[in-house]
Amino acid sequence: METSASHGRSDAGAGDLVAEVRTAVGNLYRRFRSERADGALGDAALDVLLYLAKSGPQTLTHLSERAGVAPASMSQSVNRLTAGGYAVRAPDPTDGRKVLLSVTPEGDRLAATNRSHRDAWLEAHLAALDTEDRDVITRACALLGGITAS
Amino acid sequence: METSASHGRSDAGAGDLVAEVRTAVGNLYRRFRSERADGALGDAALDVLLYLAKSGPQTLTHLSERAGVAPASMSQSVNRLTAGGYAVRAPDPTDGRKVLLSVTPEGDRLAATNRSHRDAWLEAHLAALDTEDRDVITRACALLGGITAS
DNA sequence: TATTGTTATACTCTATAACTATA
DNA sequence: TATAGTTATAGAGTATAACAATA
Repeated sequence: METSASHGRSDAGAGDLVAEVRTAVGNLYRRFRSERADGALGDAALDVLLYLAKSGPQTLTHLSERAGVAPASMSQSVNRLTAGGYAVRAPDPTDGRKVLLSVTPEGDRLAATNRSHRDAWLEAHLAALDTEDRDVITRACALLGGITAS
Repeated sequence: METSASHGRSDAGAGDLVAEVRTAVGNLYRRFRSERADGALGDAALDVLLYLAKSGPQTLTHLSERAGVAPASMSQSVNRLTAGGYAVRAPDPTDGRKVLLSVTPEGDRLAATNRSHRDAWLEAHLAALDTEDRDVITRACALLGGITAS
C-alpha cells in the first residue's frame, strides 16, 4: 500500500495537510499567547511594543498593516501602550495626518524583559532539534509565509 | 560566505528561527480566523463544532483539553453552539457528572458548509506546491506539534 | 475628495473565582 | 474529598460605523 501521507500525494494529501497545519498553528499560537512575562500587556499590545522597540518609530497605518488588523483595532492596542506609559504618540513632521509611535524608556525596559522570556520556551525546544530538523522548519515557514503574503 | 539561514546553523539560527516561526504562525492564525463562511459562529465555537461533527459526542473536559483552554472557557463556547441550536448537551449514562456534547442536524449542515469554505483558501495554495514542498510542511508540522505537546 | 487616525459600540475568546452536583 | 461542569465577572482583541483633521 502507498503511504500517501508521508509521500505527500497531491490530491489525497492536501486535505489532511490543511488539518495538520491548522492544528500545529493553533496550538503554537495559543502557547505563544500564554507565554508572557507578566500581566502588564496582552499579546497584541506586547507584540507592537517589541516591534517598536526593535524598529523605531512607526505610523499607525504601518503597524496595523503589519499586524493584519484594522487601523481602529491597532489604535486601541496603542492606547494600552500609551496608557501604561510604554509608548507615546507624536505628530509626523512631514505629514500632519500621520502619527508616529515611539517607545518610552520604560517601554524599552519592558520590551527587554519580555523579549527574552517570551521566546525562551520555543527557543529551547528548537535548539534541542538537530540541524536538519531546524532546516525543515525554516523552509516550511518560508513556504507558509509565501502563502499568507499572497 | 555561508548562507546561514538556509543551512540552519545551530547557535546563530535559533533566535532568528523563533522570530520566523512566530511571524508565520501569527499570520496564518489571523488568516484562519478571518476565513469563516458566515458570522453565525466565532472561530473557537466553529472549531468545536467541526470537531464534534467529525469525531462524535465528546465530554466537555475532553474538548477543553483538546483546545488547550480552561473548562469554563469551553463551556461558554459550547453555550454558543447550543444557543444557536447547533449542538445539545446530554448526560453521560455511565457517569452523571459528565456531559456529552452532540451535534444537531442543523449543526451538521453548518459544519459541512464551513468545512469546505474554511479550508478552501489554504488547500488551494498547498495544492499548488510540489510534492517536496508539501512534504517539508508536513514534517515541520510534526516537529512543531511535538514541541507543543511537550 | 482622499488619507490618516480616533472614538463609540458590540462581539468573541479567554481567564479566575465561586458554586452545584455527582463519584 | 475529588471530579465534572456551570455561571458570574472581567479583560484583551477585533470589527464596523461615524467622526475629525490634514493633504
